[in-house]
Amino acid sequence: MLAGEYCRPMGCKPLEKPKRRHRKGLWSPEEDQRLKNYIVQYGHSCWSSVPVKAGLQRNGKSCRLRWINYLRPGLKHGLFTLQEEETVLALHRLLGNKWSKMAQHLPGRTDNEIKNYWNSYLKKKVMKAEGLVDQINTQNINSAYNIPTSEEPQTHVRSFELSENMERSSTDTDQSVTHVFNCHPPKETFQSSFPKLLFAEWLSLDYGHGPNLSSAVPVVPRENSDHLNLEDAFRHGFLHNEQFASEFHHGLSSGETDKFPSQFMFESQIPESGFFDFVSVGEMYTGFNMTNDEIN
DNA sequence: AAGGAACTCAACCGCTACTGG
DNA sequence: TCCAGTAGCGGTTGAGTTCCT
Repeated sequence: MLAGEYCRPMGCKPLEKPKRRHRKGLWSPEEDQRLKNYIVQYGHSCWSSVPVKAGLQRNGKSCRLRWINYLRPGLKHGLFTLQEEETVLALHRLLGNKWSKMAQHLPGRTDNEIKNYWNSYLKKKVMKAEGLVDQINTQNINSAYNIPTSEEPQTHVRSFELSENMERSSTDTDQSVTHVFNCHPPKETFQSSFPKLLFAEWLSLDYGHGPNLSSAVPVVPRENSDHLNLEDAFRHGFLHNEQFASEFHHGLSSGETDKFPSQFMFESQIPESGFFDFVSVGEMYTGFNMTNDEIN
């Protein structure tokens, strides 16, 4: 569907007039807030009607993208941790350019973010590593990913070894990925450098829907790997919030996860998939607590 | 300090898969 | 079965930023 086209969505009343002019380009804080407010309050059963109802001069597709990539609760903005980087490399080796599949295994990261990260950084790193392989002409090296560069510590090797295990252990790609990353201990996660302060981050500073880690927790350079990282910081805070923790676990054990709109959950965070990320779920939970109250 | 190159990343575009009538 | 419409995916673009000379 192209911008400005008129459509009658499934089960939706036609709300957009034909040839309506849609705004393009970067989103303003006001637009973000309008979209955020609308979806938090009413959800997005039909994206094409969202911009009209929310009073936005955007098309539904643009709204959807903005929500998914930027405004959705539980997103981690900022630089990838070392563990995430390892995960992306391993997944890319396994899945290729299946960014959305990869995103399912990296809670809080969007396909777009992973794609950008790959294209702008990891691809070059891998190519560089492959060049190194050619250079040293080592037969024992099965994968170029296994070559640590001078600036990266040896810990990078781990997941690539894991990824090889994946290939051996299962023919079902998704299953093996899930299995492997369930086993992957989320301990040694390091931030690579200070994150930029992004649009929605300073926006969230203003509105403060739940714990916004990106803005609240200082992130340290990779060199200072002994510092608390973002996830650890959250876990620390999360696990020490007894009321929240008990509510959260009660919610899970009593099957109340369906109280959260499905659009607020990542597939990989649904308990039956076996992969849970406390940061994302926690953020979503607290973020949505507020919205449930508003709706009810 | 300047300006050009390189890089980053949000957003757009085009396509496919899917759904309901 | 076909058609219209939506959701979602992956590739690409381009404005803004950073780096380098």
